[in-house]
Amino acid sequence: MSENFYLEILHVDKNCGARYGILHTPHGNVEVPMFMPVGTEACVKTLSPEEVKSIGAGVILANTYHLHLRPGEDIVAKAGGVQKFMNYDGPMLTDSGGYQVFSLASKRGITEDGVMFKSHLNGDKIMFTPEKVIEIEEKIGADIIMSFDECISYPVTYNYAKYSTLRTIRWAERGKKVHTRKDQALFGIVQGGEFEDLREMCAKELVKMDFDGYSIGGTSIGEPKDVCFKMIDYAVKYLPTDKPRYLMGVGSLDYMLESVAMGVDMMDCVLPTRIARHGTLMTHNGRVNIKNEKYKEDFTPLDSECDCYTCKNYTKAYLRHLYVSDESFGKRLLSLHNLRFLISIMEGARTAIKEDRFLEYKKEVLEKYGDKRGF
RNA sequence: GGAGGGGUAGCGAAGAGGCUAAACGCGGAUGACUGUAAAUCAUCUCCUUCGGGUUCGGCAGUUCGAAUCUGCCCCCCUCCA
Repeated sequence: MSENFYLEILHVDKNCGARYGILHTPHGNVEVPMFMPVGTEACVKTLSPEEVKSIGAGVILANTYHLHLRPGEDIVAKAGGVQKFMNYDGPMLTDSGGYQVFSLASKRGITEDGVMFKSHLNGDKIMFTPEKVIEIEEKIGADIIMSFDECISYPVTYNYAKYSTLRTIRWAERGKKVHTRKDQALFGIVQGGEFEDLREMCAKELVKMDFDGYSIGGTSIGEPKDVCFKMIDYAVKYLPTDKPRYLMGVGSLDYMLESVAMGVDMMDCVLPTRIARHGTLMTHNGRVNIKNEKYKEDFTPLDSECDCYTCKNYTKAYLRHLYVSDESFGKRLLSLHNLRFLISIMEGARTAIKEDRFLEYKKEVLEKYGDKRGF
Protein backbone atom coordinates (compact mmCIF):
# COMPACT_ATOMS: atom_id res chain seq x y z
CA MET A 1 0.00 0.00 0.00
CA SER A 2 1.06 3.53 -0.63
CA GLU A 3 1.76 6.43 1.67
CA ASN A 4 -1.92 7.28 1.26
CA PHE A 5 -3.01 4.76 3.81
CA TYR A 6 -1.45 4.03 7.15
CA LEU A 7 -2.22 3.92 10.83
CA GLU A 8 -0.38 6.27 13.09
CA ILE A 9 -0.54 5.02 16.66
CA LEU A 10 -0.14 7.97 19.00
CA HIS A 11 -0.79 6.40 22.36
CA VAL A 12 -1.41 3.05 23.97
CA ASP A 13 -3.21 3.03 27.30
CA LYS A 14 -0.80 1.98 30.01
CA ASN A 15 -3.33 -0.32 31.64
CA CYS A 16 -4.74 -2.24 28.71
CA GLY A 17 -4.41 -2.78 24.99
CA ALA A 18 -6.48 0.23 23.97
CA ARG A 19 -4.78 2.39 21.36
CA TYR A 20 -5.37 5.89 20.15
CA GLY A 21 -4.26 6.85 16.69
CA ILE A 22 -4.97 8.41 13.36
CA LEU A 23 -5.89 6.43 10.30
CA HIS A 24 -4.68 8.16 7.17
CA THR A 25 -6.78 7.48 4.08
CA PRO A 26 -7.03 9.01 0.60
CA HIS A 27 -10.28 10.66 1.68
CA GLY A 28 -8.97 12.14 4.88
CA ASN A 29 -7.64 11.26 8.28
CA VAL A 30 -9.80 9.82 11.01
CA GLU A 31 -9.17 9.07 14.65
CA VAL A 32 -9.30 5.59 16.08
CA PRO A 33 -10.72 3.74 17.83
CA MET A 34 -13.85 4.53 15.90
CA PHE A 35 -17.31 3.25 15.21
CA MET A 36 -18.26 3.14 11.51
CA PRO A 37 -21.89 3.51 10.41
CA VAL A 38 -23.12 1.02 7.85
CA GLY A 39 -24.57 2.20 4.57
CA THR A 40 -24.96 -1.09 2.77
CA GLU A 41 -26.58 0.29 -0.37
CA ALA A 42 -24.38 3.37 -0.49
CA CYS A 43 -26.67 5.05 1.99
CA VAL A 44 -26.87 5.04 5.76
CA LYS A 45 -30.56 4.32 5.91
CA THR A 46 -32.70 7.44 6.45
CA LEU A 47 -29.68 9.77 6.72
CA SER A 48 -27.86 12.08 4.35
CA PRO A 49 -24.07 11.81 4.06
CA GLU A 50 -23.80 15.34 5.46
CA GLU A 51 -25.70 14.30 8.56
CA VAL A 52 -23.53 11.23 9.03
CA LYS A 53 -20.43 13.33 8.68
CA SER A 54 -21.75 16.02 10.98
CA ILE A 55 -22.10 13.61 13.89
CA GLY A 56 -18.43 12.71 13.68
CA ALA A 57 -18.48 9.50 11.68
CA GLY A 58 -15.04 8.59 10.38
CA VAL A 59 -15.79 5.94 7.79
CA ILE A 60 -18.96 4.73 6.12
CA LEU A 61 -19.37 1.15 4.97
CA ALA A 62 -20.99 -0.09 1.81
CA ASN A 63 -21.50 -3.63 0.61
CA THR A 64 -20.06 -5.36 -2.42
CA TYR A 65 -22.79 -7.97 -2.80
CA HIS A 66 -25.59 -5.45 -2.58
CA LEU A 67 -24.02 -2.86 -4.85
CA HIS A 68 -23.09 -5.54 -7.37
CA LEU A 69 -26.73 -6.58 -7.59
CA ARG A 70 -28.01 -3.03 -7.62
CA PRO A 71 -27.06 -0.77 -9.32
CA GLY A 72 -24.00 -2.77 -10.42
CA GLU A 73 -20.36 -1.78 -9.94
CA ASP A 74 -20.04 -0.44 -13.48
CA ILE A 75 -22.62 2.21 -12.78
CA VAL A 76 -20.89 3.14 -9.53
CA ALA A 77 -17.59 3.35 -11.44
CA LYS A 78 -19.20 5.49 -14.13
CA ALA A 79 -20.47 7.82 -11.42
CA GLY A 80 -16.85 8.27 -10.40
CA GLY A 81 -16.76 5.80 -7.53
CA VAL A 82 -18.96 5.28 -4.55
CA GLN A 83 -18.06 8.54 -2.80
CA LYS A 84 -19.01 10.64 -5.78
CA PHE A 85 -22.03 8.45 -6.44
CA MET A 86 -23.47 9.08 -2.99
CA ASN A 87 -21.99 12.55 -2.50
CA TYR A 88 -19.86 11.67 0.48
CA ASP A 89 -16.33 13.00 0.60
CA GLY A 90 -15.07 11.04 3.58
CA PRO A 91 -13.36 7.66 3.80
CA MET A 92 -15.35 4.58 2.86
CA LEU A 93 -14.99 0.86 3.23
CA THR A 94 -16.65 -1.96 1.35
CA ASP A 95 -17.42 -5.29 2.88
CA SER A 96 -16.76 -8.11 0.49
CA GLY A 97 -19.96 -10.13 0.62
CA GLY A 98 -18.43 -12.53 3.09
CA TYR A 99 -21.15 -11.68 5.56
CA GLN A 100 -23.76 -12.56 2.95
CA VAL A 101 -22.19 -16.03 2.75
CA PHE A 102 -23.50 -16.31 6.31
CA SER A 103 -26.68 -14.24 6.24
CA LEU A 104 -27.89 -15.58 2.89
CA ALA A 105 -26.76 -19.13 3.64
CA SER A 106 -30.00 -20.54 2.29
CA LYS A 107 -29.36 -18.94 -1.07
CA ARG A 108 -25.81 -19.95 -1.86
CA GLY A 109 -23.42 -22.81 -2.34
CA ILE A 110 -19.70 -22.73 -1.53
CA THR A 111 -16.93 -24.38 -3.50
CA GLU A 112 -13.18 -23.92 -3.49
CA ASP A 113 -13.59 -21.53 -6.37
CA GLY A 114 -16.01 -19.24 -4.59
CA VAL A 115 -19.66 -18.79 -3.70
CA MET A 116 -22.61 -19.14 -6.02
CA PHE A 117 -25.38 -16.88 -4.74
CA LYS A 118 -28.96 -16.96 -5.86
CA SER A 119 -29.83 -13.28 -5.86
CA HIS A 120 -32.24 -12.43 -3.06
CA LEU A 121 -33.84 -9.96 -5.47
CA ASN A 122 -34.63 -12.10 -8.49
CA GLY A 123 -32.98 -15.48 -8.11
CA ASP A 124 -30.22 -14.79 -10.66
CA LYS A 125 -27.10 -16.86 -10.23
CA ILE A 126 -24.23 -14.67 -9.03
CA MET A 127 -20.77 -16.19 -8.84
CA PHE A 128 -18.48 -14.53 -6.31
CA THR A 129 -14.86 -15.61 -6.47
CA PRO A 130 -12.15 -13.89 -4.42
CA GLU A 131 -10.79 -12.38 -7.63
CA LYS A 132 -14.21 -11.22 -8.82
CA VAL A 133 -14.91 -9.58 -5.47
CA ILE A 134 -11.69 -7.55 -5.62
CA GLU A 135 -12.54 -6.53 -9.17
CA ILE A 136 -15.95 -5.32 -8.03
CA GLU A 137 -14.52 -3.54 -5.00
CA GLU A 138 -11.96 -1.78 -7.17
CA LYS A 139 -14.76 -0.51 -9.37
CA ILE A 140 -16.81 0.61 -6.39
CA GLY A 141 -13.71 2.43 -5.25
CA ALA A 142 -13.82 2.62 -1.45
CA ASP A 143 -10.64 3.54 0.44
CA ILE A 144 -10.64 0.27 2.34
CA ILE A 145 -11.75 -3.02 0.84
CA MET A 146 -12.21 -6.46 2.36
CA SER A 147 -11.00 -9.82 1.17
CA PHE A 148 -13.71 -12.30 0.32
CA ASP A 149 -14.23 -14.69 3.21
CA GLU A 150 -16.76 -17.02 4.67
CA CYS A 151 -18.27 -15.66 7.84
CA ILE A 152 -18.57 -18.95 9.70
CA SER A 153 -21.80 -19.44 11.61
CA TYR A 154 -21.93 -20.40 15.27
CA PRO A 155 -21.77 -23.04 16.51
CA VAL A 156 -19.77 -25.13 14.06
CA THR A 157 -17.65 -28.23 14.39
CA TYR A 158 -13.93 -27.85 14.65
CA ASN A 159 -13.53 -29.71 11.39
CA TYR A 160 -15.78 -27.38 9.46
CA ALA A 161 -14.20 -24.29 11.01
CA LYS A 162 -10.77 -25.56 10.02
CA TYR A 163 -11.83 -26.47 6.50
CA SER A 164 -13.54 -23.11 6.00
CA THR A 165 -10.78 -21.06 7.58
CA LEU A 166 -8.11 -22.67 5.41
CA ARG A 167 -10.23 -21.85 2.38
CA THR A 168 -10.72 -18.26 3.57
CA ILE A 169 -6.94 -17.99 3.84
CA ARG A 170 -6.53 -19.26 0.28
CA TRP A 171 -9.21 -16.81 -0.86
CA ALA A 172 -7.39 -13.97 0.86
CA GLU A 173 -4.22 -14.83 -1.02
CA ARG A 174 -6.05 -15.10 -4.34
CA GLY A 175 -7.72 -11.76 -3.81
CA LYS A 176 -4.51 -10.06 -2.80
CA LYS A 177 -2.80 -11.27 -5.97
CA VAL A 178 -5.28 -9.51 -8.24
CA HIS A 179 -5.60 -6.31 -6.22
CA THR A 180 -4.09 -3.55 -8.33
CA ARG A 181 -5.44 -0.20 -7.13
CA LYS A 182 -2.77 1.38 -4.99
CA ASP A 183 -5.13 3.95 -3.58
CA GLN A 184 -7.19 1.26 -1.86
CA ALA A 185 -6.19 -0.54 1.31
CA LEU A 186 -6.94 -4.26 1.32
CA PHE A 187 -7.71 -6.02 4.58
CA GLY A 188 -7.52 -9.72 5.33
CA ILE A 189 -10.18 -11.24 7.57
CA VAL A 190 -9.32 -13.52 10.46
CA GLN A 191 -11.78 -16.39 10.79
CA GLY A 192 -11.35 -19.59 12.77
CA GLY A 193 -14.60 -19.79 14.68
CA GLU A 194 -14.21 -20.08 18.41
CA PHE A 195 -11.04 -22.17 18.15
CA GLU A 196 -7.85 -20.63 19.39
CA ASP A 197 -5.46 -22.60 17.20
CA LEU A 198 -7.50 -21.77 14.09
CA ARG A 199 -7.67 -18.07 14.91
CA GLU A 200 -3.97 -18.05 15.55
CA MET A 201 -3.19 -19.95 12.37
CA CYS A 202 -5.44 -17.69 10.31
CA ALA A 203 -4.04 -14.49 11.78
CA LYS A 204 -0.46 -15.63 11.25
CA GLU A 205 -1.08 -16.72 7.66
CA LEU A 206 -2.73 -13.43 6.82
CA VAL A 207 0.03 -11.46 8.46
CA LYS A 208 2.55 -13.29 6.29
CA MET A 209 0.68 -11.97 3.26
CA ASP A 210 1.14 -8.45 4.56
CA PHE A 211 -2.28 -6.88 4.29
CA ASP A 212 -2.90 -3.18 4.86
CA GLY A 213 -5.05 -4.03 7.82
CA TYR A 214 -6.69 -6.99 9.51
CA SER A 215 -10.30 -7.67 10.29
CA ILE A 216 -11.71 -9.99 12.85
CA GLY A 217 -14.75 -11.71 11.42
CA GLY A 218 -17.26 -14.30 12.46
CA THR A 219 -18.15 -12.57 15.71
CA SER A 220 -21.45 -11.28 17.09
CA ILE A 221 -23.53 -13.73 15.15
CA GLY A 222 -25.33 -15.24 18.11
CA GLU A 223 -22.45 -16.68 20.12
CA PRO A 224 -22.26 -16.08 23.88
CA LYS A 225 -20.43 -12.98 24.96
CA ASP A 226 -17.44 -14.75 26.50
CA VAL A 227 -16.98 -16.74 23.31
CA CYS A 228 -16.96 -13.53 21.30
CA PHE A 229 -14.35 -11.95 23.55
CA LYS A 230 -12.21 -15.06 23.26
CA MET A 231 -12.44 -14.98 19.49
CA ILE A 232 -11.28 -11.36 19.46
CA ASP A 233 -8.47 -12.06 21.88
CA TYR A 234 -7.29 -15.12 19.95
CA ALA A 235 -6.96 -13.01 16.83
CA VAL A 236 -5.70 -9.67 18.12
CA LYS A 237 -2.66 -11.02 19.88
CA TYR A 238 -1.20 -12.28 16.61
CA LEU A 239 -1.81 -9.10 14.65
CA PRO A 240 0.90 -6.51 14.02
CA THR A 241 0.71 -3.39 16.14
CA ASP A 242 1.34 -1.01 13.26
CA LYS A 243 -1.69 -2.03 11.17
CA PRO A 244 -5.35 -1.27 11.77
CA ARG A 245 -7.48 -3.91 13.43
CA TYR A 246 -11.09 -3.96 12.45
CA LEU A 247 -13.67 -5.90 14.42
CA MET A 248 -16.51 -6.60 12.05
CA GLY A 249 -20.17 -6.37 12.97
CA VAL A 250 -19.88 -5.11 16.51
CA GLY A 251 -22.02 -2.27 17.70
CA SER A 252 -23.21 -2.91 21.21
CA LEU A 253 -21.56 -0.89 23.95
CA ASP A 254 -20.03 -3.74 25.88
CA TYR A 255 -18.54 -5.47 22.84
CA MET A 256 -17.24 -2.18 21.53
CA LEU A 257 -15.53 -1.12 24.72
CA GLU A 258 -14.19 -4.57 25.56
CA SER A 259 -12.71 -4.92 22.11
CA VAL A 260 -11.12 -1.48 22.28
CA ALA A 261 -9.47 -2.58 25.54
CA MET A 262 -8.09 -5.54 23.61
CA GLY A 263 -6.59 -3.28 20.99
CA VAL A 264 -9.26 -3.05 18.29
CA ASP A 265 -9.23 0.19 16.27
CA MET A 266 -12.34 0.13 14.17
CA MET A 267 -15.72 -1.51 14.23
CA ASP A 268 -18.98 -1.26 12.39
CA CYS A 269 -22.50 -2.44 12.94
CA VAL A 270 -26.00 -2.08 11.57
CA LEU A 271 -27.33 -2.30 15.10
CA PRO A 272 -27.66 1.41 15.94
CA THR A 273 -29.44 2.28 12.72
CA ARG A 274 -31.57 -0.84 12.59
CA ILE A 275 -32.79 -0.74 16.16
CA ALA A 276 -33.39 2.99 15.78
CA ARG A 277 -35.71 2.33 12.87
CA HIS A 278 -37.39 -0.26 15.08
CA GLY A 279 -37.84 2.16 17.96
CA THR A 280 -34.99 1.17 20.31
CA LEU A 281 -32.50 3.77 21.42
CA MET A 282 -29.23 3.55 23.23
CA THR A 283 -28.73 6.28 25.81
CA HIS A 284 -26.21 7.05 28.52
CA ASN A 285 -28.65 5.57 31.00
CA GLY A 286 -29.57 2.45 29.11
CA ARG A 287 -32.00 1.36 26.50
CA VAL A 288 -35.16 3.25 25.65
CA ASN A 289 -37.94 1.72 23.65
CA ILE A 290 -39.63 4.83 22.35
CA LYS A 291 -42.72 2.82 21.38
CA ASN A 292 -43.57 2.29 25.04
CA GLU A 293 -46.77 3.83 26.26
CA LYS A 294 -44.97 5.36 29.24
CA TYR A 295 -43.37 7.94 26.96
CA LYS A 296 -46.69 9.22 25.68
CA GLU A 297 -46.53 12.31 27.85
CA ASP A 298 -42.81 12.40 28.51
CA PHE A 299 -41.67 15.82 27.37
CA THR A 300 -38.03 15.31 28.30
CA PRO A 301 -35.24 14.57 25.83
CA LEU A 302 -34.32 11.02 24.94
CA ASP A 303 -30.91 11.41 26.53
CA SER A 304 -30.19 14.57 28.47
CA GLU A 305 -26.45 13.92 28.23
CA CYS A 306 -26.48 13.57 24.47
CA ASP A 307 -25.46 16.45 22.21
CA CYS A 308 -27.20 15.21 19.09
CA TYR A 309 -29.71 17.19 17.09
CA THR A 310 -32.52 14.89 18.20
CA CYS A 311 -31.80 15.20 21.90
CA LYS A 312 -31.25 18.93 21.71
CA ASN A 313 -34.53 19.63 19.94
CA TYR A 314 -37.14 16.95 20.51
CA THR A 315 -38.99 15.24 23.34
CA LYS A 316 -39.67 11.58 23.89
CA ALA A 317 -43.38 12.24 23.52
CA TYR A 318 -42.83 13.71 20.07
CA LEU A 319 -40.41 10.97 19.02
CA ARG A 320 -42.91 8.38 20.18
CA HIS A 321 -45.63 10.13 18.26
CA LEU A 322 -43.52 10.14 15.10
CA TYR A 323 -42.70 6.47 15.55
CA VAL A 324 -46.27 5.44 16.19
CA SER A 325 -47.46 7.56 13.26
CA ASP A 326 -44.86 5.89 11.05
CA GLU A 327 -43.38 9.22 10.01
CA SER A 328 -40.02 8.69 8.34
CA PHE A 329 -38.67 11.78 10.06
CA GLY A 330 -38.92 9.87 13.31
CA LYS A 331 -36.76 7.04 12.03
CA ARG A 332 -34.26 9.62 10.87
CA LEU A 333 -34.11 11.41 14.21
CA LEU A 334 -33.74 8.12 16.04
CA SER A 335 -31.03 6.83 13.69
CA LEU A 336 -29.17 10.09 14.09
CA HIS A 337 -29.27 9.76 17.84
CA ASN A 338 -28.09 6.14 18.05
CA LEU A 339 -25.19 6.81 15.71
CA ARG A 340 -24.19 9.97 17.49
CA PHE A 341 -24.43 8.14 20.80
CA LEU A 342 -21.99 5.41 19.77
CA ILE A 343 -19.69 7.86 18.06
CA SER A 344 -19.61 10.09 21.13
CA ILE A 345 -18.89 7.08 23.32
CA MET A 346 -15.90 6.41 21.09
CA GLU A 347 -14.82 10.04 21.34
CA GLY A 348 -14.85 9.63 25.09
CA ALA A 349 -12.90 6.41 24.69
CA ARG A 350 -10.19 8.15 22.68
CA THR A 351 -9.83 10.88 25.28
CA ALA A 352 -9.68 8.31 28.04
CA ILE A 353 -7.01 6.28 26.24
CA LYS A 354 -4.84 9.37 25.85
CA GLU A 355 -5.13 9.84 29.60
CA ASP A 356 -4.48 6.17 30.41
CA ARG A 357 -7.86 5.76 32.04
CA PHE A 358 -9.69 3.74 29.45
CA LEU A 359 -10.52 0.88 31.81
CA GLU A 360 -12.18 3.27 34.26
CA TYR A 361 -14.04 4.91 31.42
CA LYS A 362 -15.30 1.57 30.16
CA LYS A 363 -16.46 0.57 33.62
CA GLU A 364 -18.27 3.85 34.19
CA VAL A 365 -20.02 3.81 30.84
CA LEU A 366 -21.13 0.19 31.10
CA GLU A 367 -22.28 0.49 34.70
CA LYS A 368 -24.33 3.51 33.91
CA TYR A 369 -25.77 1.88 30.85
CA GLY A 370 -26.81 -1.12 32.88
CA ASP A 371 -28.33 -3.33 30.26
CA LYS A 372 -26.53 -6.66 30.21
CA ARG A 373 -26.99 -6.93 26.48
CA GLY A 374 -25.03 -3.76 25.94
CA PHE A 375 -27.59 -2.27 23.62
C1' G B 1 -96.73 3.01 3.80
C1' G B 2 -94.23 -0.87 0.25
C1' A B 3 -89.74 -3.91 -1.29
C1' G B 4 -85.07 -5.49 -0.20
C1' G B 5 -80.33 -5.70 2.64
C1' G B 6 -77.97 -5.66 7.31
C1' G B 7 -76.61 -5.55 12.89
C1' U B 8 -70.16 -10.53 15.01
C1' A B 9 -64.59 -8.40 19.87
C1' G B 10 -61.91 -0.93 19.89
C1' C B 11 -62.84 -0.60 14.15
C1' G B 12 -63.46 -3.21 9.39
C1' A B 13 -64.79 -8.08 8.15
C1' A B 14 -65.25 -13.86 7.79
C1' G B 15 -68.21 -17.65 9.92
C1' A B 16 -74.59 -20.07 8.12
C1' G B 17 -75.93 -26.21 13.98
C1' G B 18 -70.73 -29.26 17.46
C1' C B 19 -63.77 -29.02 15.09
C1' U B 20 -65.67 -21.41 17.51
C1' A B 21 -63.57 -17.27 22.58
C1' A B 22 -64.92 -16.79 17.13
C1' A B 23 -60.49 -16.64 10.65
C1' C B 24 -58.24 -12.32 8.51
C1' G B 25 -56.96 -7.07 8.32
C1' C B 26 -56.51 -2.49 10.97
C1' G B 27 -55.86 -0.20 15.56
C1' G B 28 -53.37 -1.18 20.48
C1' A B 29 -49.50 -3.46 23.91
C1' U B 30 -44.84 -5.91 24.57
C1' G B 31 -40.40 -7.94 22.81
C1' A B 32 -36.41 -9.19 19.28
C1' C B 33 -32.61 -7.16 16.17
C1' U B 34 -24.82 -7.06 16.05
C1' G B 35 -19.44 -7.01 8.49
C1' U B 36 -28.49 -4.80 6.63
C1' A B 37 -33.12 -10.11 2.13
C1' A B 38 -34.84 -5.97 8.38
C1' A B 39 -38.88 1.42 8.00
C1' U B 40 -38.54 -5.92 9.50
C1' C B 41 -40.04 -9.92 12.50
C1' A B 42 -42.35 -12.37 16.88
C1' U B 43 -45.94 -12.68 20.85
C1' C B 44 -50.29 -10.84 23.10
C1' U B 45 -55.01 -7.99 22.35
C1' C B 46 -63.52 -10.27 25.90
C1' C B 47 -62.75 -11.09 31.61
C1' U B 48 -59.83 -14.13 34.86
C1' U B 49 -57.13 -15.32 41.46
C1' C B 50 -55.45 -19.34 34.87
C1' G B 51 -59.42 -23.51 37.92
C1' G B 52 -62.54 -21.14 34.91
C1' G B 53 -66.21 -17.18 33.57
C1' U B 54 -69.18 -14.35 30.10
C1' U B 55 -69.96 -13.40 24.43
C1' C B 56 -71.81 -12.59 18.22
C1' G B 57 -78.39 -6.06 18.54
C1' G B 58 -82.43 -7.66 22.62
C1' C B 59 -85.77 -11.19 24.63
C1' A B 60 -88.08 -15.90 24.28
C1' G B 61 -87.79 -20.61 21.96
C1' U B 62 -86.14 -25.34 19.06
C1' U B 63 -81.95 -28.74 19.97
C1' C B 64 -77.89 -33.28 23.66
C1' G B 65 -75.49 -28.77 21.50
C1' A B 66 -76.98 -22.05 18.69
C1' A B 67 -73.09 -16.41 16.41
C1' U B 68 -75.35 -20.02 13.05
C1' C B 69 -82.50 -22.53 13.13
C1' U B 70 -87.67 -20.23 14.80
C1' G B 71 -90.81 -16.14 16.83
C1' C B 72 -91.37 -11.31 18.55
C1' C B 73 -88.96 -6.67 19.46
C1' C B 74 -85.14 -2.67 18.69
C1' C B 75 -81.77 -0.20 15.44
C1' C B 76 -79.17 0.91 10.59
C1' C B 77 -78.83 1.18 5.07
C1' U B 78 -80.79 1.18 -0.14
C1' C B 79 -84.78 1.63 -3.47
C1' C B 80 -90.09 2.68 -4.43
C1' A B 81 -94.35 5.79 -2.90
